[in-house]
Amino acid sequence: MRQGGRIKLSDVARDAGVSPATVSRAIAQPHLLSEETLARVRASALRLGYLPDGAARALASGRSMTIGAIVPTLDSAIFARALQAMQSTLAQEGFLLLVASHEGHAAAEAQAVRSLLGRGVDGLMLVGAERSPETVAMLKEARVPIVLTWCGDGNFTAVTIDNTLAGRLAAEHLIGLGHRRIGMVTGQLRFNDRQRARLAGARAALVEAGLGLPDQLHSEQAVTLAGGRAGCATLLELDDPPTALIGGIDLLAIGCMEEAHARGIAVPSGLSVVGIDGLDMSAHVSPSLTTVHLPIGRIGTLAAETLMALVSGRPAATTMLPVELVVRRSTTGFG
Amino acid sequence: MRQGGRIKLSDVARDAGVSPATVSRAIAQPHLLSEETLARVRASALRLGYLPDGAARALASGRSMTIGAIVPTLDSAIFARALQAMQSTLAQEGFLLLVASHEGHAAAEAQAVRSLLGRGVDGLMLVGAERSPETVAMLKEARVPIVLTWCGDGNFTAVTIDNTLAGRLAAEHLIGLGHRRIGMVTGQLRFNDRQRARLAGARAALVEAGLGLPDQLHSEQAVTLAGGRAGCATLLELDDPPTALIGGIDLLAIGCMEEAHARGIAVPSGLSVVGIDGLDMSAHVSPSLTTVHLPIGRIGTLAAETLMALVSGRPAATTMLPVELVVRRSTTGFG
DNA sequence: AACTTGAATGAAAGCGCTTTCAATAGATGC
DNA sequence: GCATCTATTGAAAGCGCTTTCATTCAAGTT
Repeated sequence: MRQGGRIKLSDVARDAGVSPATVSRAIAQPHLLSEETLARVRASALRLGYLPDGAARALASGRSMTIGAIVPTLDSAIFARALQAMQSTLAQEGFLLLVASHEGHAAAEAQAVRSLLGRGVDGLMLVGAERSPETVAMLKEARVPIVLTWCGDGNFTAVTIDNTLAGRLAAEHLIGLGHRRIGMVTGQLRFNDRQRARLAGARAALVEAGLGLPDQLHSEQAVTLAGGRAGCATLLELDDPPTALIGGIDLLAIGCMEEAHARGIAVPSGLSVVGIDGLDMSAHVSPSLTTVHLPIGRIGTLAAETLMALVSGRPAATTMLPVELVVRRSTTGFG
Repeated sequence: MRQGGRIKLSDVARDAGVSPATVSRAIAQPHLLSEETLARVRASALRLGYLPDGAARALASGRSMTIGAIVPTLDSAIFARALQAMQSTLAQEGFLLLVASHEGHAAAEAQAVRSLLGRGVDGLMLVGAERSPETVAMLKEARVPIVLTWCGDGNFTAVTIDNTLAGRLAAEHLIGLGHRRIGMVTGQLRFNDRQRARLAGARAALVEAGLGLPDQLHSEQAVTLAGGRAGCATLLELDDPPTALIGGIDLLAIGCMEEAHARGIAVPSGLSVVGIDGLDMSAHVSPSLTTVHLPIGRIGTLAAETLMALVSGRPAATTMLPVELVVRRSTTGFG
C-alpha cells in the first residue's frame, strides 16, 4: 500500500555515499561509526526526511520497541493514571504503549493477549493475576517479559499492592472508631482478584474483631458512582442497617455518600464511609473521603521500569508497594 | 532475538500440506480457499499454536492494523473516556491503539507523531488543530489518514465540538441569571486551542451583553482541582470580585467551588459556578455542577469510525458534535 | 619489518509474511 | 468438441531493515 515516495534506508545510503549497513548503524549503534560518517549520514537522513520503517526494523531485529498493556478499561481514573505513568516512562526509552481493554471479560483479555503478542510487543503489562489457564499458557509461551500489576502470583514478575491489607486497614479504622455493624460495597468479584482481596481483608479484620461480615452486609455492584449508590441503598434498607460502609474503590464509596445524602443521612454522623484508592477527587468531595491510599502512579512507573529491565536482560523482582490509610472527614466515631 | 521455537507460517503450510501462500490466504482472505483446504489449514494452525507475526505482516502488506492516538495526557477523565471509546471501536475491526501523550508540549507531540508514523500506524488521531508547521508538514506527508478531535482546521478531517459555543452557552446562562460580573478560570491557553475557543466564546457573549471579560477576570491555571482553587482565589480577591465563574473544564469549576467553600462562600448563593465538559463526577459533587455537556465518548467512537472509513478508502467528512447546557445546582440568579 | 589488533565499513543473507503471476482443472458456452 | 471461464493453488519475488561475516587500513608490538 505504501506509495512511491517514501524515502528508505537505501536512499539515504546512496545519498550519503555509504552502504545501507552503515545507515542502519547510524540509527541504532552510532558509536560504531566515525564521527565524520555519522555526521554525513545524519545530514542525508535529515535532508531527505527519512523515517525508518518500524515494521521492517521489528522484523529484522526481533524488537518492536513497543510494550503492550491490557487493562479492564481506560475509562477509569485509576488505570488512566497508571497508564499515563507507564507511557511517559516508556517514552523516555523510546518505547511506545499499545493498549487494549477487556472490560471485565476474560475472553476479551485472552483475545487482547493474542493480539498484542501477535503484534510483537517486547513486553506486556496486565492487571491482576486471575485469568484462564489458556491465557496463562499463552503468556508462559510468550518469549517476552510479562509484568502483572495490582495483584501478582508466583508465575510472573509483578508490581503489586497489598489489596488484602487495604481492605483490612479500611475495616480496622471503622472498628477502631467503635462501629459494630460495618458493610461493604465492592465491584464485581468475578474476574477481579483486587476486589476479592480487599473484601477478604476487610472480612478478616471484622471476623477478628468478633463482628464478621455476613453476606447481606456485602453488596456487589458495577464500579460506578451509580453502583455505589445502589449498593448503599441495598445495605441501608436492611432491618438493621450498617453504621459504616467500606467502598471497594473510592468511586463506590463516593456513590455511597451520595446515596446517604439523598436519603437525608448525614456523613459521617449518620453513616461513616471509607474508600480504597486515594483518587484525587476523593479529597475534594464533601465530606472529604477517608480512604486507603494506593500509589497508582508508582505502579505504572514501576511496571514500566520493570519491563524495561526485563527487556534488556537485567533482572527485576516482584515489588509490593505500600498502602496507607488517609483519614479525612467521612468517618467518625460511633457509640 | 526470536528464539528457536516459534511456529511460523511455513511450518503450518508444511503441516497442512499446502503452500505458504495458501496459509497466508487462510488468514487474510479465507473466501479464496476451498472449504476443505481452509479447514485443514485452520486445524494445523490451531494445533501448532500458530500466531502470525505482526511485523512481518505489516512489512509485507503495508498495513499494521494499528491506529495511533496522541493526547495531552491519559490521566484525565476526558481523554481516558475518548480513548476507551476509540479503543473498543477499533478492537471490533481488529485494530489496536498505540497511544502517546505530550503533556502540553508541542515538541513532545512532534516527537510522538514521528514515532507513531515511524511505527507504521495506519491512521492517527490527534487532539486539537494547533501545532508547529513542521509537525503539520509531517502529517501532510504521511501516507495515512489523520483525524483531529475536539478542534479541527481545514487541513484534516476532524471530529469536533463547538468549543466557542460551549464557552458562549456557559456565559449566556450566567448572564441570563442576572450576573453582571462574571469571571473565568481556564487551563493553559498555550498549545490548547480548545481552552482558547471556550474563552473566546464566553468573552464574545459577555461583550455582546455589554459586560465584557476584562483580563483581570480571567485566570489561567493548570488543569487540576488545585488550579481551579487557585484561579478562584485569585478572582475572589479582586476589589470587585465576580459573582459567577466559568471553569474552562469541569475540573477547574469543581476546584472553584471548593475554594469558595473553603472561604465560607456558599455556592450557588454566594457564587455561581458553571463548568464545561459534563464529567460524570460533576453531577455528583455538592452542589451538583451546572455544565456544558460535551459528548466525549462520541468523539472517541466517531474518531475511530472516521479513521476506519478513511483507512479502507471510504470517504469521511468532518463532523461537529452538539454541546448542551445542563443546568444543575451550582448556579442561581443574581440581583 | 613482519605481525597483531582494533576500528570502520561493506556484502549479502535473511526476518516471516503478502501478493502478483502462472498453472491447473473442472465447468460452461456455442 | 474446442475455446473460454472461474475457482484453487503454488512459485517466487520482494517489503525495508538488521546483522553476521569479511575486508580494509592504520596503529601498535616485538
